[in-house]
Amino acid sequence: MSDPVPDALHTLASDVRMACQHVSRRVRFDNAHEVAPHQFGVLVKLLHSPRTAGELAALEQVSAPSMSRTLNGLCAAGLALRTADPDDGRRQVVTLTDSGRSVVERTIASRDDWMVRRLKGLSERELAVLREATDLLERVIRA
Amino acid sequence: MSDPVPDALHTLASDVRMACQHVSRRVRFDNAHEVAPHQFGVLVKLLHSPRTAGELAALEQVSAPSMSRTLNGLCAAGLALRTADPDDGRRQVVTLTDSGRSVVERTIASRDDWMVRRLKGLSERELAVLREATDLLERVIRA
DNA sequence: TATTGTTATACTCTATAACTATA
DNA sequence: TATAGTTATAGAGTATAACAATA
Repeated sequence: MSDPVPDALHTLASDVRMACQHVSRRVRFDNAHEVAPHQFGVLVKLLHSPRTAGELAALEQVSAPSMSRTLNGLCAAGLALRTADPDDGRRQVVTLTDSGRSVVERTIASRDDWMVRRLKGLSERELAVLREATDLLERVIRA
Repeated sequence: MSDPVPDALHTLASDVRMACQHVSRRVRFDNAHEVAPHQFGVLVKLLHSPRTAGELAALEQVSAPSMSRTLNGLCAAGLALRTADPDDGRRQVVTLTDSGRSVVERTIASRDDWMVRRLKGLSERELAVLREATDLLERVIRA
């Protein structure tokens, strides 16, 4: 039999989870929607390095045909670019255009500004609490 | 001209936002998917009180026809029930079946358990930090 | 006439299966 | 023969427009 979970821990877990989900939803709903969510996910993956279509499908956990169509849309919109892989003719390397990079950066900036506005009135001590809590959360979800 | 945002505040805002989004995504991806997200959203809205189709469409921010189809699915699956409104023949009141309530409760329990497991190793002081940070977040996103 | 909800139709994202091109 | 990616087709979500029933 497993240890009983103290009520306080269970309540905290539930509250932490819900607070994160509330923040997450507000961030997504209140900010720039220049592209659809599945498209934005791909653009973010391309931010730091080009990827093949297959890598993107795996990263986004969608099928190859689905990624193929998403890339059609992004390329048609001028946000991404497909180029032949010189080493392997079967592969296509996908890169971000300046316009695509701009969409990602604008969206991230919009989301961060949203949060900055919400943290502005807090005291130094409260900000320190959030700083530590943020680090704790990132640590425990990696475990 | 607006005040410049101190670097530390901007960094914290970005980190808080991302931590919440990471937690939120893990909660959604790692746990029970008995019904699709848009269906779960409706079931949750019905948890505490019945709603009309129009209310649900407004709450979920989808069109009336879209909600109509979602309700078709939930009713066909035995998770929700459409009943005539005695006061207004145009309206249909949607309620949760026992099975629908069970789906919601199981999913919530699964998500909370996931978070409990992640908080278990933390010290009393760390838990207190999370407690305060959670309350702070809920407060600022309501502002 | 206004409101609630469904049906008609179309578009997009999802998938699996079949196909092409390359290794 | 195996792999990378696209095309073919189907299923389910979204929407707007048109319709039925009721207020």
